Amino acid sequence: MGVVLSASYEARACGVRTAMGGGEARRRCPEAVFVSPRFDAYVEASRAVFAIFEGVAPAVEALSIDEAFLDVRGLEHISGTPVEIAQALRVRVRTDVGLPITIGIARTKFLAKVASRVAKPDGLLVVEPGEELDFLHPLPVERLWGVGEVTARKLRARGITTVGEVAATPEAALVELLGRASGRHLNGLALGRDPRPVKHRARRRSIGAQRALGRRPRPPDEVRSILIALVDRVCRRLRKADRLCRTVVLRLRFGDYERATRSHTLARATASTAALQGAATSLLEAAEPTIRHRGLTLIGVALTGLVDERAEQMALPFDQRRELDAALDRVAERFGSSAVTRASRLGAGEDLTVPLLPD
DNA sequence: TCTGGGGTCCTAGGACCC
DNA sequence: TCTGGGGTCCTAGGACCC
Repeated sequence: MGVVLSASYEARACGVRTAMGGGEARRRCPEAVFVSPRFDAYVEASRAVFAIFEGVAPAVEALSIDEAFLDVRGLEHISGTPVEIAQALRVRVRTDVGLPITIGIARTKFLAKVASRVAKPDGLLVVEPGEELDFLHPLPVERLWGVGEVTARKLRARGITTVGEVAATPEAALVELLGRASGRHLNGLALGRDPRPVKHRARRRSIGAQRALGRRPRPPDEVRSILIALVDRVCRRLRKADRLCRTVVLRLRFGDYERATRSHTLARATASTAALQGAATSLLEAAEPTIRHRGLTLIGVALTGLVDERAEQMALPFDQRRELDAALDRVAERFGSSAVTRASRLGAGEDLTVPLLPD
């Protein structure tokens, strides 16, 4: 039957959770209705909703297929206050797309995200600047963005169970416990600090595909052809995005559900299916003894080290290519991805004096 | 009944270069 | 011959998110 991809609020009330096995879900909620996923429909609905967002806010950062940050600063005289904008968005998405949405409004991304989670389903919650810490501090540590099972366990072992207790813990102690980046990050979030800007149409940094194999042993030839098909799929997506990749990552999960990755970085970035299939199958061959020994339950491939195709065509040295790619990322952030294509054409020597304008 | 598929970011060690 | 610092890149792994 597979696993639960998503559950209605009624099913959640019975204890059904995402990624739970289908059998367990049925046991907990015998009256539940099980439906197969329709990804095309989700993508279509997502596009429609994001098109509405794009029409309202100058900066829209997609967080996933069904979540986004909108920076609505400076729109008071055009579209109204954040609350008015949010109310209008909820009405518009419901009437045009037929879906309820939940909105959290706050001064930072993190606070807005927590607010929307608290307001779910079909709600609207504002965290005013003066109320931020009162809102945040009673929440359990798991609500902090970046605190999952492992980090929550570490914090709880130190007697830190609420966001307020994280805020009361010196940054140095958090850094010692969780590492430099996580420690600083969590300390900031717990104090209501989150300087991350809303990144307009951030560009993807990796493209991947994977397939669960179940517990049944698979002959090496079958594994190999599954991998080749996966690489073919991601290569199509890579080319469709006009990008090239330099690093191929092979993802494995073994019989005991331990995971491993193997990677290889090519001398040149490419979108050639043959080249990437060659790299991926070499990685697989090198891993075959381990696979024979431990069994394989999942195989996947990820392409990383993505660069803009046109930047690569200019045959710049690697460090300059990266510099250019970073510059194009900044262009994408400000003007959207179509501006990137134009910018890289200009950068390829066509005419650098043409002004770069948003669409 | 064992666990989907798509991502992001961080860390650490070793190789290599200046 | 020995010693040192600083930086980048690659590989592998880990945690986390939806």
